Amino acid sequence: MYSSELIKGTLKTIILKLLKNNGKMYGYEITQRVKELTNNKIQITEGALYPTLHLLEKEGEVEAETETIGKRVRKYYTITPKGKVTVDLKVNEFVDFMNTMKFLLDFELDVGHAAK
Amino acid sequence: MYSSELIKGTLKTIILKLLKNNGKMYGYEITQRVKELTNNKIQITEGALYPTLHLLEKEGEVEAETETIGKRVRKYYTITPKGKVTVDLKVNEFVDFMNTMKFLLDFELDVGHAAK
DNA sequence: TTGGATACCTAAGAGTTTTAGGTATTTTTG
DNA sequence: CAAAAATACCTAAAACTCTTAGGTATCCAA
Repeated sequence: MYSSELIKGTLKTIILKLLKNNGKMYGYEITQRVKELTNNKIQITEGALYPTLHLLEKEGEVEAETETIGKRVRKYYTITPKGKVTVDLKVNEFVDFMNTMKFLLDFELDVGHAAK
Repeated sequence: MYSSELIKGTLKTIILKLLKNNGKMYGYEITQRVKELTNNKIQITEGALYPTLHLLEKEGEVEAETETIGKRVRKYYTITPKGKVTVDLKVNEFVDFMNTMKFLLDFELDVGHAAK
């Protein structure tokens, strides 16, 4: 149960949105949360996630801070004010794209909220 | 006015859906129709279109036939029965993905149909 | 004690699209 | 009427993003 190559171009948006909603999160946690929220439909691979997080950090959209749990180091990410602006732009752009595709492909979406 | 890299992975779906709805169309016509239907928001580039049409033909999703207008050759494409099955699958997959993203990003969409 | 989950990471490859060309005919416009 | 713009086809290199496939190491449960 995965929705394939459509995810392309939405990864940054998903990460930023999660960070905006949930405060600080670490990489592995993000993959698990997305998996759980989408009932295994979207599975972010670590090979895609970590480079993207590093990029977002370099761009100033998120900030990282490490925390040591036992002997293990966790890297927590927080969204910056710049990131909050970006995420709203990206979500709006996505919604606009959805409406365009809805018209072009002529389909309806669920009214209620539920990731079946 | 374009909605950037989100289009990735939707090109085949858009082409097949247009061919299913409108009968035979030629390449250039497809780019113009999409542009017009989406109010310039989605602009299919020819560098993406032609290779994709050739691929769809090789896969048996569409069939091509040439027609000569004056001294110019036009290549008309028609969707095959196999293509009709494929387009329904692809649109369903896309809608499913949209609903998942709608939940994940928590947004609402327009109720009415209008590519503003 | 060993397998699975947690937790981080990188690099090569694959897939799709953009960019940037090329050719040629037809129509519009100054 | 000449030049520009639109029509109409095409390909190849580059760019971008993600997957695949590794690597390391800790923690917990069977």
